[in-house]
Amino acid sequence: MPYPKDHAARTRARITEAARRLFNLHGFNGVSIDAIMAEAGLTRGAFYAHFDSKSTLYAEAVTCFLHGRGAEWRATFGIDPQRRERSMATQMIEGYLSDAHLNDLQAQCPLIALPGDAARADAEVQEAYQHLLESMVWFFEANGRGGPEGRTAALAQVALCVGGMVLARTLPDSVLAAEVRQAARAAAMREGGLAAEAA
Amino acid sequence: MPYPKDHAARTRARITEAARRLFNLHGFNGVSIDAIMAEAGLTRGAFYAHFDSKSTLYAEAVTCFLHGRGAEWRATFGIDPQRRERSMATQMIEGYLSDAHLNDLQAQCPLIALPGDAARADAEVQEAYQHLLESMVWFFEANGRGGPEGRTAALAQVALCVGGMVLARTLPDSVLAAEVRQAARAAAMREGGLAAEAA
DNA sequence: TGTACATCAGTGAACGCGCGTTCACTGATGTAC
DNA sequence: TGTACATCAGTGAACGCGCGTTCACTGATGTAC
Repeated sequence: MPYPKDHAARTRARITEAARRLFNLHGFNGVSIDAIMAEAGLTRGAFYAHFDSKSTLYAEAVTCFLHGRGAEWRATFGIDPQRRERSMATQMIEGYLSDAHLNDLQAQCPLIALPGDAARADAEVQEAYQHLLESMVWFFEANGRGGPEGRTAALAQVALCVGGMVLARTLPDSVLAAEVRQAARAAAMREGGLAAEAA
Repeated sequence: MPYPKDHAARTRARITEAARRLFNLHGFNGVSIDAIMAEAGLTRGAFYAHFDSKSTLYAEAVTCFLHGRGAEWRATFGIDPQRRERSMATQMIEGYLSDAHLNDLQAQCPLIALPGDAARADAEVQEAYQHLLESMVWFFEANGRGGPEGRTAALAQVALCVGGMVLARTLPDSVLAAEVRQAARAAAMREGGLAAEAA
């Protein structure tokens, strides 16, 4: 065994993480395998030793966000169970719709970054998306009022978070974009029965 | 003047409309100029007599939806000022989040169909998007309670309509997709102070 | 401890394809006489 | 009414480029002795 046995796995993870960042920035079609491999410090030829195709990598990049980077994402955008003065649901709504999350394209949630690509991608990618969405719904359910109404509220909160950010990201008028996010935030708070506070 | 003077304008409109449909179905990168011109009943060479570039056409396709197809869109999805038993806002929410709108990819609102492409497109395209969003906000404002709260509600309603549909379009589990749309619909009704009714 | 070797991760040239764009040409049309 | 002509919309071959993918080869690594 000429290389340490986790060598391949580590390289693979490095490629996936590089791909996740670049896909977030430029979309699926906007990123070449050359660019991904360069970002990972390798050359193009090595790619197919790790992945079957570009599409496979795409699915893995979304999954990697969900399973590997959730904690880091929450930390970056201020979602912290120790902060007792605001509920977890409030923290999620504010973090998700924050300026920081809007502007940090690399670290952004893939639900915002890649909605168009995902809708036209293959089943593997769409399932990765669905798992990400489900985990977001569960977060709001677990930190909400419970019951069928709690689930409805959670789904609406996710729609508001993602919808507000998808729109804000596209609008060239940043004042309007901020207004959309603010309105989505207020509505998401109302849906969860959460008290509105100054930002 | 060898051709009728509206000949060029009509051909241009035919190309734009073909492009709008195909972009909706397959995204900006998923559609070639060959495919667009074939859809319009022409061949590739004629394209550059009408448009400077593919990107210019993209912006025009979005604008064409807003200015040329608004009435037809509303008619297709059941938004009708004559129907007095439901408010215009209710009709818009139900029409936008309906099964019919989700499944009719060609006629779908570009805010749903192309969010990822638009975010990375040039300024011209983004402005076309912004106008479309603004007209949707105005619709809800004009048919809402008025005042600053009416505007906030309108913005939230747009975020719910677009967010609900963007997510629904990507989810492979159609039961979950329907649940998301239903929750978005209920929340949008609450935001507008509208009575919930059976669908 | 040092050396030959087997393994396999990574390299980079090459292939084929599709796309956006250009351009010299064709041919359909309305007008002038 | 009929014909020659000027105009310009549309054609389709061609170009150049970038991309996904393949593959024969290189060279770095741990192991056997």
